[in-house]
Amino acid sequence: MAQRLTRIERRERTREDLVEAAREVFLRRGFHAASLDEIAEEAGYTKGAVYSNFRSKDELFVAVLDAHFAERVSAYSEFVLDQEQLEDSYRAVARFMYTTDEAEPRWTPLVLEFWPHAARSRELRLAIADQRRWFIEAITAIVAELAARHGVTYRIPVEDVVRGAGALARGVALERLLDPTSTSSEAFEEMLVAYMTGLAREEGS
Amino acid sequence: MAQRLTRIERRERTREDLVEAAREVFLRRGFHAASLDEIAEEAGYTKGAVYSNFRSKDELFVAVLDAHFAERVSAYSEFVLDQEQLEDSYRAVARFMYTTDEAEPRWTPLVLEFWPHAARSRELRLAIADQRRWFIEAITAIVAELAARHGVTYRIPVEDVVRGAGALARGVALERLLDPTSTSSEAFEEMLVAYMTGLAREEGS
DNA sequence: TGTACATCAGTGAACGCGCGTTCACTGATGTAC
DNA sequence: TGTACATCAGTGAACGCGCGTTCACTGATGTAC
Repeated sequence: MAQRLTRIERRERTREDLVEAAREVFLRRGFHAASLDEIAEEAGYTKGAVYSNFRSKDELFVAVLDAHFAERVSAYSEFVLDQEQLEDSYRAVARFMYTTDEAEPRWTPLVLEFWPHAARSRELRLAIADQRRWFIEAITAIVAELAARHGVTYRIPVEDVVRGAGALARGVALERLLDPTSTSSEAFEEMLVAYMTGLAREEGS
Repeated sequence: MAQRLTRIERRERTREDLVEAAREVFLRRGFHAASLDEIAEEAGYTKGAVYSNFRSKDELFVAVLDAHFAERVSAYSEFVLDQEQLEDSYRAVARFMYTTDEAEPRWTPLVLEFWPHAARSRELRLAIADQRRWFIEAITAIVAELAARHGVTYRIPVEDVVRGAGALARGVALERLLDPTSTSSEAFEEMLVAYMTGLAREEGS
C-alpha cells in the first residue's frame, strides 16, 4: 500500500533507492564492471531513472561516497572520545577499522579503483578532493580533541597524523584483499598503536 | 642498420619493447583506459604483436609488474644495509619511497586500479598473490637482516612489519595523488620512523 | 655454398559486444480558476 | 470540490562507439639435404 507521495518525496525516495542499490552493485562488481542496468534493476527502476537523478555514472558514485563518509564521521565521533586511556582510543579505532573492513572487504578497493579514474578528469578530481578534505577535517577535529584531552601533541600536523593512519588502514586492507590471512587484527592494532604513539612528542620537550 | 637477429632474439626484443611501452601507456592512461592499440603503436608494432607474445591485456600487465618488482628489490638491497644507524636505514627507505613516488606518482594508483580487477578472476588473483608474496619475502629478508645486525626484534612478525610499511607508503601516495600538497617528505619520514621504531621490542624484554 | 620447403613472428582488417548515454513518450502529480 | 491544462519523474528502446580478441595472411628466418 505505497501511500501517495508528493513529487519531491518520490524523487528523494528514488534517489535514495538508487544510491543504496548503487552501493551494493558497485561493491559486488567494482566501479568499472558495474552496469547502470544492474543498479537500476536492483533498485527497482530503469536506467532512465538514474539519468533523471544523476548526470552520469561518475556522479552516482560520488553520491555513494558522500553517504559513506557521512556515516563514518558520525561513527567515529561516537566512540573515539569515550575511552579512558589514550591508547584505548587508538585500539578502539584500530578494531573499528579492521572490523568494518572485514564486514565489507571490497569497500577499500572500490574507492581506490575510482581514484585513478577520477584523477583523469579535472572536474571529478576536484569534487573528490573536496569531499576527501571535508572528511579528513572532520576526523582531524576528533583526533585533535582527543589529543588535547590527554595533553598530547604530535611531531607532525594532526591532519598528517590522520592521513597516515588512514593510509595505513587502507594499505593493510588491500594486502588482505589479495591474501586475507596476511595481517591479523592484533597485528594491525599493534601497527596503529606503534604509529600513533611513535608520533607523539616526548612529554615536556 | 638493424642487424639481423635470430627468431628468438627478435621475439625477446619485441617482448621487451612491448612491456616497456605498456608500462608507459598504462601509467599515462591507467589500466582500463589504456588501449592495446596505443601500446602497440608506442612500441612500434601492431596489436597482433601483443597477442603473439601475451595471452591477454591482463597478462601483459602482469609482465609490467614483474619487471617493476624485480627492479625495486634490487634497489632496496643496494642501499638499505649500507647505513650506519638503524634509523638512518628507515629514513633512507622513507626518502626512496617518497622520491620514487614523486618521480612516478601514477604508479601506485595504477597498481591499485588493477587489484580489484584481478580480485574478480581466480587465475589472475592467484598470479598476483604469488608475485606479491615473492616481493614481500624478498623485502622481508632484507629487513630481517637489517634488524639482526642492529640486534632489534619487532613486536609483530617481520613480514607484517614490511606489509605495514608498504601499506603506509601506498596510502600516503594515494593521498598525494588527490592532493599533491598534502603529506611532505619530512612528514612521511617521521611517519615511517615512528611506525618502525614503535614496533621495535623494548631492549632486553 | 646453394636450393626447396617449413616455420612462425608480426600484420592488418574485421568482428562482436557490452554498456554509457540520449530521447520521444507516458501517466501520475501539481496548479489555476 | 471539480475541471482543464501544465509539468515532470521515470520508461523503454535505440544509438554509437571504443576496444579486446580473433584470424587468414606474409615475408623473413630456420632446416634438411
